[in-house]
Amino acid sequence: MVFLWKHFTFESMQDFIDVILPIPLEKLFTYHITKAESDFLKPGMRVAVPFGKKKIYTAIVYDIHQKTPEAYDAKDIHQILDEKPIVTQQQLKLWEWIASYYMCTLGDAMRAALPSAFLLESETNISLNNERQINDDDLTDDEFLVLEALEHQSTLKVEDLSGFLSQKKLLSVIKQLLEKQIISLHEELYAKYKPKLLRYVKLNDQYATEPALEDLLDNILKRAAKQQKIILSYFTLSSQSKKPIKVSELLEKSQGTSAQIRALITKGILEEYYLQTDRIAPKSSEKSASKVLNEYQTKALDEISKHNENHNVTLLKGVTSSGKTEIYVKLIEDILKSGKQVLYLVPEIALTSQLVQRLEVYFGDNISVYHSRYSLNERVEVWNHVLEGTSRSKIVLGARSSIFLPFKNLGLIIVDEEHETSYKQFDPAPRYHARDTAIVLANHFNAKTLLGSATPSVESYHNAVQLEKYGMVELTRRFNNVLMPEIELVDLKDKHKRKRMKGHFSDRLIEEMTEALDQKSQIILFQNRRGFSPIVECQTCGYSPQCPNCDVSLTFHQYKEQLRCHYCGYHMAMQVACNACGSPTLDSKGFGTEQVEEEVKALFPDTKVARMDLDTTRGKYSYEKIITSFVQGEIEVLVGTQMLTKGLDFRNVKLVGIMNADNLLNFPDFRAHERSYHLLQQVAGRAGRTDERGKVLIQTYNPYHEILKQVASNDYESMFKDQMEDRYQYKYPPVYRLIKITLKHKDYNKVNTGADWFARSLKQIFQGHVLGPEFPPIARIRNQYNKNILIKIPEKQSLRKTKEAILKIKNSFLSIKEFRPIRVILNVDNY
DNA sequence: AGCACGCCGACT
DNA sequence: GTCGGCGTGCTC
Repeated sequence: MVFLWKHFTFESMQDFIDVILPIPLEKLFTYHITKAESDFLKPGMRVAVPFGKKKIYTAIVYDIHQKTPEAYDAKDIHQILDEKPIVTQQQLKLWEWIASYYMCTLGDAMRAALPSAFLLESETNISLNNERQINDDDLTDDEFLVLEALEHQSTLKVEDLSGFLSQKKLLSVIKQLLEKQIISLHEELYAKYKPKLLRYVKLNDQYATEPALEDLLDNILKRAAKQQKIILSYFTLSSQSKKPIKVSELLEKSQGTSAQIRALITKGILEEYYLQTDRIAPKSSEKSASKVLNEYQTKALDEISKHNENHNVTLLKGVTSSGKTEIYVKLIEDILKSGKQVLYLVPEIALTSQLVQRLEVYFGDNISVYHSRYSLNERVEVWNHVLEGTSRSKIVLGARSSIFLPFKNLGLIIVDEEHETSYKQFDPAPRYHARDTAIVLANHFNAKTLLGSATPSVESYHNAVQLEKYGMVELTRRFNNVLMPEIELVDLKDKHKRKRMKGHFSDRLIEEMTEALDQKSQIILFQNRRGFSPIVECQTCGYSPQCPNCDVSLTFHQYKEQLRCHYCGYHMAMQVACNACGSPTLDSKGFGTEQVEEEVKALFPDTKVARMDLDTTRGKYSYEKIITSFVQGEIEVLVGTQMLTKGLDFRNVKLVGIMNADNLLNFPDFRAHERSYHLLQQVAGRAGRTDERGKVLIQTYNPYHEILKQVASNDYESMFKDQMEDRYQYKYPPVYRLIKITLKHKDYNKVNTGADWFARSLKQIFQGHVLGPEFPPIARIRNQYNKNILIKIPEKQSLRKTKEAILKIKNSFLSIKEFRPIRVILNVDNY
């Protein structure tokens, strides 16, 4: 018996790994590994695996086991890519939570989490098949061209050949050559992360002695004054510090050229070598003591500590300029003392060098910054620092994707501007909310979460005040007791009637602007729309140019004299005459930042005006540039969109003008009012941050709107109360939960019948809690028709069971042949 | 998601 | 007659 059992195990005890692939497939895939590999591998390491006929993917090891798959033969892995896990168990746990809560695959979570430089990619290489005799006569001209290219370079990538032949011909020519077995294809795997190397030089050892050096300077380089100077500079530098000498330093010091250094290297006088360096510039390690808090801040800090005893999450509601950041700093200091890490989340747009510099004053080189504008390699560097728990990763300041970093012992997560909608990822899956995911992440570490905002989201305030799930701390005083700005509503309807308008400026706004400019104060004008004048319309026939791919009107951009689609990027030259009737009466409706800028220039000719919106901040540093010149007073009037509202600290702004509050309020979304309140309150907060009281003018056609009145009186409580009543009545979050299902296909009828089927199945289970199907306001985007179904989930209904039911329906839906090509997108908490 | 295999229209 | 469109099915 014993023998039999042993025999059995010996035959079947093979080693396997289950891996996560970075593709949206539900299951894990199983690969065969050797005993040695099994001993070496740990969950969280990367392996390169073959997938399908010719693809190679980077996969993450999820599990190592001996269960032989029965239905198929597992393939072998290609290679192991890491010495030790680059993904921690905690992270895998978080990915699983994301996959299950946001209804996506582990692969989706993996792709969002890993910096793409961690994902090796395979690429097709072409090489000549040497064993094969080639008879030139058998070849077409095109084939000959490809072969000739290969004679010069033994291997080529497909894209390298695109210069020789048209894209269309290329692939078929390659195919023919393959069939004739003249060339062969192979996949090459390459790592995208390249360590940054810096060039250094040192003096050849043979000149280390005094006489040799004298000889060098007096004789060998006698007639090369410039090179002499470089050598002398070399000595100056090496006497200043023991550090290796960079070529760039040496060039600067000696005012020499790289050709001269090259010459010294060729002569063997200098030796060059390379050292790896971090792209993330090391910061000064000097730290200042944090500021002493005022009595209100101290009180708030005490309250936060008290809440932390019995709450995992605390909401800090503090008006703009109340000094929330100083409180964060104190909290971070405490956590650092206990040896733990801190994650400081901010909306992408608020991640300015202003904030980074401010924190560096206190924490020096203990901070890493992580966001999407970082290069691939920079992100890998931050990842590795966090993974190794180096001192630089004590504090990570980052945008929403920083929740995916490999933290080891997180003690605190701060979510600043907690109400910001940009914390929610909408397009590719995982459609996660970084604030909510952060709370889950903190719980995995038994860490605390602090949500900060001047105007908390209705759901967080509800969690704090009504459900008491979160601790609640308020800061009501602005720093130095600066008064809240005075907010005035301007009735545009009335101003129009009484002819008190100049363009889009009311007489009140012009008066206040004139006064502010006289006082040498700065002005911010807020217009929530980009482009010059969004919609162009023919005054004769009413025709307006449409995007051929999407169901939207094209918008006019004066800067390039173009009509553009904001959804797919389609653009065409501005039309001179109407396309439909030919009359030259095309006119613009509505208005955007560009037009506001133009009008300011016309009204105040000697004023320096600048504009900040998506168009003017395309470049990497253009955003910073505009901010800097505004802070330094080179700009007097700044016209801008949303991005003006975020965490920027302008000292000298006395007046904020909101050109038109109505397009915010009329947005078709259950949170339009809440969002308007946040936005207007945030913009208003830009005014008067120093000693003088600021002024805010809100121009609107609807000055009796409740939200505007609440903004004007700074009445968050009453806004919250009204909103909660609406949410109860119309069954919206936070009272009900939402899951949105979007069906996408290029065929209008297919989407319609598919959506009807889907909604009908859902209604059999959820009855009246299914809304739609309904076309969104813009039904067609990039030639794809969208249709939405909304599911409202009452508080007591199990979220898990609801999701299971939805997935079941989705599966039966996709098993119907005619519905197969319809893309189904699930969006949990789609707000 | 990719990618290959397989079956019907507009071109040399 | 071929190239190429995208429907269908699979990936350890």
